Amino acid sequence: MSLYEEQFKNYLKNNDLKYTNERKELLKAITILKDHFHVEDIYQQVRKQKSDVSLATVYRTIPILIESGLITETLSEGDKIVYEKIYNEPRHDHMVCLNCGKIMEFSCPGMEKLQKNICREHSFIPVEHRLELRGYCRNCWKNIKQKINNGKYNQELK
Amino acid sequence: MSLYEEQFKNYLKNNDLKYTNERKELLKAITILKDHFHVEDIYQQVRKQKSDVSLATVYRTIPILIESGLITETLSEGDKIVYEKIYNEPRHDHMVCLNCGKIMEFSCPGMEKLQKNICREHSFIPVEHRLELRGYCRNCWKNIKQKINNGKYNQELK
DNA sequence: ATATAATTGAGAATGATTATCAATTGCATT
DNA sequence: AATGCAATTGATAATCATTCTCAATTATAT
Repeated sequence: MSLYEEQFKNYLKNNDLKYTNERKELLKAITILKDHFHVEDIYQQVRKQKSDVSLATVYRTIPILIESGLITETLSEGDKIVYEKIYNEPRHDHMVCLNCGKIMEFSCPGMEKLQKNICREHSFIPVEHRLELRGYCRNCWKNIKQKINNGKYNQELK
Repeated sequence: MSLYEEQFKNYLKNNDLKYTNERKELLKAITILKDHFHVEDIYQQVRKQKSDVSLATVYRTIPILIESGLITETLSEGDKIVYEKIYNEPRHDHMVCLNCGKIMEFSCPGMEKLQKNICREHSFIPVEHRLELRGYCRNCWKNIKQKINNGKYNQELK
């Protein structure tokens, strides 16, 4: 039994929750899914596993996966919420390209120290953080610059 | 005419949009609203101004206010989106109490430098950022600690 | 094996946001 | 000031992710 599964089962037991087949399938699904995923991705993944967990159960299980420390809610791109695995993952933050939507991860140890200091100054007990840099990735920015040079963005840029 | 209004009108003119009464009322509303507000708060504020701007128009106007640089989408607490004014406001970030929901602002110049460096390293052109620290404020943490001492949180804490 | 409380699936309900469309209005042009 | 046209609006219907309901099922302690 993986540590992942171990942690999930412990959490369930400590909270009088049952380790059902559906929850087993959902756990498997998120171990298979990579990087960033949506609710719908989880649902599609369990269907690939030939198990028919209902969408309602997917929604019901997400808070459990979060509270057991396996996944976290990461970015909110417009309407849909993005989740990602956090169990044993090194801490990192995100850059989101406003043009192509690509999500890039980065880590910055210096930032952590600053955040801890700030929390201490405000007597705030941190549990989690979200840092999101929004802008343009290398490729998209290159394209945009070209368009500007061709005079296409003149109106917007005044 | 305030700079705020000036900027809004310029944006409208540059984009072939009209400066209607409804937009005037909405602009007034956000200048009156403080700190962080929801769509519903804007709607309530225009009603206080005795003008009947429809909810549909409030929703329609928000993207314009964002693109003209007057407000920004700040935090996503669960479902509802939180907006705040950014025009001429100094840069700051947020701490959110997971217990009482209180939002506190803080600023940290050191963090900005780090973020700029990271963007440069990744050839990423930043447009905006969001940093959210989630945890417990002084008061709530004090209460939680008391409960723990009284043995109430034992089950959750194992 | 039994009892019991938790869980599930199917579909209805919710609630924030968006789309529709006929009527209205700002504004550039005469 | 009057005209014409495209943008805007309000009312309401539509959408769509998420949550709720409830009868039937299932995991787990005893």
